[in-house]
Amino acid sequence: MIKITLPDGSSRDVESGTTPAQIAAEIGPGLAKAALAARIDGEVRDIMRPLEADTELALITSRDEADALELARHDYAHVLAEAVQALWPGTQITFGPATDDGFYYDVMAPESRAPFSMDDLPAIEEKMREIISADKPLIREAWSRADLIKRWQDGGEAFKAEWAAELPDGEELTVYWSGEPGSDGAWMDMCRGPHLASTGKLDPKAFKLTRVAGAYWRGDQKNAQLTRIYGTGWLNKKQLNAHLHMLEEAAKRDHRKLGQEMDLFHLQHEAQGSVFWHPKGYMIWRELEAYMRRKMDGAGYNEIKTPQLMDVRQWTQSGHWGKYAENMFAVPDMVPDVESEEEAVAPKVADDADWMAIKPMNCPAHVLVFKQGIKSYRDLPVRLGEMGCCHRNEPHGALHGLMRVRQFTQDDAHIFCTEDQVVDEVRAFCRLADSVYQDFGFTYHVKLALRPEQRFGSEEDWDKAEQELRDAVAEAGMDNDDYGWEELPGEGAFYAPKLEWHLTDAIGRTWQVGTIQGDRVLPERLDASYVGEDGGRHRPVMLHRAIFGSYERFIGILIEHFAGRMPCWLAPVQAVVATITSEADGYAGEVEAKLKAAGIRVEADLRNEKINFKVREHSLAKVPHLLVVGGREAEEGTVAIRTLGSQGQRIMPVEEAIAMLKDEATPPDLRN
RNA sequence: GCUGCUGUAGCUCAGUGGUAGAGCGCGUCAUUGGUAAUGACGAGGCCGGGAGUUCGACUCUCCCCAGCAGCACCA
Repeated sequence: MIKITLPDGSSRDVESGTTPAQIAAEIGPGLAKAALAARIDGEVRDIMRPLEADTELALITSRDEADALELARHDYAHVLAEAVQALWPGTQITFGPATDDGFYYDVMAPESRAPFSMDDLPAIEEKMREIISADKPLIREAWSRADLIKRWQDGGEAFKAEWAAELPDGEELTVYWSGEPGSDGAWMDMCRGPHLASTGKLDPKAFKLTRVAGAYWRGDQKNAQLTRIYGTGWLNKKQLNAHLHMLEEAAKRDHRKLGQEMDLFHLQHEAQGSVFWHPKGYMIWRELEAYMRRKMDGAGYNEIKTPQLMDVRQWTQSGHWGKYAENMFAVPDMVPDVESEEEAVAPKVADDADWMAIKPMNCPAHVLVFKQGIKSYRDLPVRLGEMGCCHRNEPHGALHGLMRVRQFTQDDAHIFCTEDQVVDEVRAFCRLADSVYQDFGFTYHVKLALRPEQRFGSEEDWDKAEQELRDAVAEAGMDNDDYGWEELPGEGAFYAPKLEWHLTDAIGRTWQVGTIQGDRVLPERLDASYVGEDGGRHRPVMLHRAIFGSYERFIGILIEHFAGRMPCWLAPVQAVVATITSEADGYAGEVEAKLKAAGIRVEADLRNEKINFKVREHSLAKVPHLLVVGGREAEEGTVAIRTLGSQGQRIMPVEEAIAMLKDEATPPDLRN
């Protein structure tokens, strides 16, 4: 007999070999039906897998959403692979895990047919529904490595065979059958599990195959290219629909689409990955920049401006040229030869030309500013800020609208401080970042990215650097679930651990923006020092930090977060005065002038168009306030205000409207 | 960078081996209207770039470039 302890503290004694499903049945028929899997001593396991020792057991039902989703998605992936092989025998299967919103499976089409495409998805979906409807039991079996390899080799499954041969020794190798093992139509995959009890536990209406894409065997570019079939999978149709709706919403908010519609910016291939900001888009930038200047000035930073181009020798010394040269833009330091009559397609570069490189980051330049003159411990902390324009030669395939660009401007700063000041500085930064994100209405998670495998610096330095960041977050009161506090092993930069701020936007997506990193490597490499109390030279710690990350990306996030409807203080045009008939033109001009004098970004729309048309246009342009004026308003000295997102209008005297708009147009940090 | 798809008017897109079309936008004219599209007429295109096949290529083939999706990358 073995002893099973349940979550409510009760326990029962059962025969060894009893399954969680049987225990569920003993507790009640309702639970037996609802139970999807079991948590055994904290580990999720199949509900049909026999128990062999004393354990703590908790049954997982669809109420345990995270676990249930993970199980269902993993099962969908298996059903997907089974369906593909049923439809096209000879297809090789590889891996198929759950993802954040569904699942995928990497497969290789047989030679007899072309790689899978979107056109194949409906047939695969149909077959998957059949498999689900058949309610095939999912049965776990342990196999020997030799049997497994033979099985895969016999089946022509080269990828699986390769993987089976490399699975670590000592791990039990398991397969899952879909259908009674060996029976007609039974299918199997090598898998660690766990799985649901049968395919029928899945909802045939709660998944959808979404796309196909190329992926490499084991994620390595050198390996064979497979076809990855993606699906989104949920526990029920309602969840699926909600998710599909979110995707539609995200497509509507796409900053690239809105950027064009709202005339904010454009990209063109003569300057790929670099943004052409139009007047309206740059107005958002200017407001953000002014805001951030006020914030940083108020927090004791000093703003500087450093060179775009520096001698490659400088980048060699900082270590960037050795490690990141392939992502840097370099230019020869030479006068081009213009003698030639030919058009200078490719200027000749002399063999002995010196090379300069455009900065991919601001830190080395900031160290050089810090190093000017002699710094005393009394001068520290030194906080140097820069709206630093950087260039990184990102791979073509990585570029994406404003989110991933080659030229970007960071709200960058470096804090040079003593060892004793690190925690205080990091804590102050946590508070500063918090106030900024709150001003934009974002919630966020704070994460600590710990030392990566490849890194500079001693273990003691890393221990210390990680602990400092932890302590600072604790002191700021953010090391808890409210702030999504989490530590991410192996995710840090090669020179420092980093705190990361992940914003959650209006439709639930997350974006990593802010960061602070405690760096002891660069001050060493560039020989930065200060004179301590003892009269000796000491290394400052260098904190790299940013709150927006980059203006480009942050504006992209804001556009998507607000779906283009920027809060009034950021809106490029805050109000439009629109006339109903031309007899109100004069009055509209007066109203416009008054609003301008009050500092409101206003335009007058005197076009010979119907008011319906004007309302529609300015609503689509997402102008926060529309001030409609006709004969009545002109006579009474009023305006009829229609606010974006509301249906009706309010008639009020011009002065009142100005006061209201002025208030709304005040940046959040200047209120009260 | 890799794989796949796409590239036609300012925008969104249709189209055919015989040098192109729609809607919106733009211009002109008429219309002066009360809160999400007034009507008529008109002007816009080297059909991404290069090479090839062909009597003839926007259309077929190849190469290049860019965009999109995914992968890889993201100091």
